[in-house]
Amino acid sequence: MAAMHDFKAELFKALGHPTRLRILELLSTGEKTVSELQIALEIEASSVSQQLSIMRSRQLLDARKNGTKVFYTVRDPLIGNLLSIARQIFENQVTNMNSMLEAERDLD
Amino acid sequence: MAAMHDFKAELFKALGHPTRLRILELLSTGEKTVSELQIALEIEASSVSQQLSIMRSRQLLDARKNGTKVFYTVRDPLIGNLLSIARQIFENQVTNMNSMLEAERDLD
DNA sequence: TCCATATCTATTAATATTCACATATTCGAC
DNA sequence: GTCGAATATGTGAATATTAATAGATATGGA
Repeated sequence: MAAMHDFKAELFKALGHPTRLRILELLSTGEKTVSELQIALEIEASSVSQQLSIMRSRQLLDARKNGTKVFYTVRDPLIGNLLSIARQIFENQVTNMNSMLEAERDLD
Repeated sequence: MAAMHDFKAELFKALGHPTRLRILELLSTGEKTVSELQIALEIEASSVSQQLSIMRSRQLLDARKNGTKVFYTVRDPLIGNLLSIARQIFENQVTNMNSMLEAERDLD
């Protein structure tokens, strides 16, 4: 089904940016306002908003407005699983590279 | 750690394209040659090669050459987990939308 | 009402990605 | 060696994304 591939592609594209990953990580411990994120990320508030709006449009985040502040949360906890599996894939690659280096050292 | 976010971003970017997702799906049942993929995908052989080379450079795929053919495999089975979690996220969104529609219907 | 704060949106230049097409390369058969 | 098949790489135009800036909107308090 093409729709499924397109959905997944959009989802992964939304995750394909370091700042957005940092935001998701910060939100993994609970909801945060834009300014809290902005201080933690040390980038312009409008840049934070831009990235948030990308993830909102892809349905990754929920926004709750209270007064002048907007609190963001990760909509689906499975997003956290994606991030932790990505970390595991990274660790596997490091492990593989280490084994290759050792195997090479044994040849000397 | 910035390196981790960058790695993950590159990984997710590599997954952020419908054709590449279709390739990974085809490879999930075992290794395939470029021409097998090309026939299944119904796109130019050189386009298949382009997408394969992107995933190879991100370490997602392994290539094994035999004669004039090249057999590709998914390097880390965890990639399959990423895809199936993405599917679950899709299903959750559909479920949510259905509940919202029902809730709205009850108001009429 | 006026002001300051918080957030969002619009714009634009720089950069990256995609897609299609043309050209290379590699290998086996003859 | 030459041919054809399989795969890879190079190129360039169209499109998308990024990042920075400026401007707009909304809210609560003086």
